Amino acid sequence: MPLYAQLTRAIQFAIATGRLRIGEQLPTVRQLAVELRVNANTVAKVYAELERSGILETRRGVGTFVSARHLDGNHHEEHDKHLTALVDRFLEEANAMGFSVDDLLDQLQSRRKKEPN
Amino acid sequence: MPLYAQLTRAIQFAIATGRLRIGEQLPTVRQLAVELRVNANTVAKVYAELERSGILETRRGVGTFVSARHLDGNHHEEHDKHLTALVDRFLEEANAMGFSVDDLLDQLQSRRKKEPN
DNA sequence: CTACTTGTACTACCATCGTAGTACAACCCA
DNA sequence: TGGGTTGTACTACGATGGTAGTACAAGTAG
Repeated sequence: MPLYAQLTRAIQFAIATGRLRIGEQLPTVRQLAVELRVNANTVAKVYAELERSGILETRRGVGTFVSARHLDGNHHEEHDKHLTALVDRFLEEANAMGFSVDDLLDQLQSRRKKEPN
Repeated sequence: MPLYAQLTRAIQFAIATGRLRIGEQLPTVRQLAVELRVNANTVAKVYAELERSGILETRRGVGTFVSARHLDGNHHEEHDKHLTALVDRFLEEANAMGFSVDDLLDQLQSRRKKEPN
């Protein structure tokens, strides 16, 4: 998996689990770039994309911060859209493999016991 | 989505839904290549991969056929492995987006009513 | 054996994508 | 205003992946 995708995920996950809180500042693009031994642009792209998604806010000369917007009603809607989109893809693939929705449900329910999220 | 992936899916789907039955012959690589305006190699790759998966059988000078092996116990196991792998990926992505297993279950259950597969 | 069919190996081209390098623009602060 | 932050635009390189072209191998059928 490409670096930028890993990083994107990590940040999203950190926010989703509360390890990064609203208003909190993220590392500078250069800081993080050095730390991860990656080009600054790679980090910048991630920050920019997450800003387009409304998850981050960035101010030049200052830094990048976790936005508050993803608590709005708007964002709940978008979030749900992402979920339905994800499920759509998932169903399509499973369908192509000949699995029914029930098969998937069974699988997921057996996971529910093991991985409490 | 790349051509080869589309084709792979289409064939898998056709078999899963019974539109292609066991023992039935598929079009020649060249036939299908012409029909789809695609290089013969592309079709060949798909056939070869599906053979490695055990769902096709190919005999030189004769053609390619739907294998009977995917009714074996072995294949049920492999099939299930694919399913768990798919669910794994799915859960990982959803998790990164901050969705719980229950969220996914809710989504899927609401789909179950709409798309009877 | 020969002609014809089938699938296959090998190669090369082209597009796309991910990343790095460098230079630039906006902004803060003393 | 000037030096030091911050993020950003542009470019280019390397790798990968997908497809096509051509030539080959294995098998069938007359």
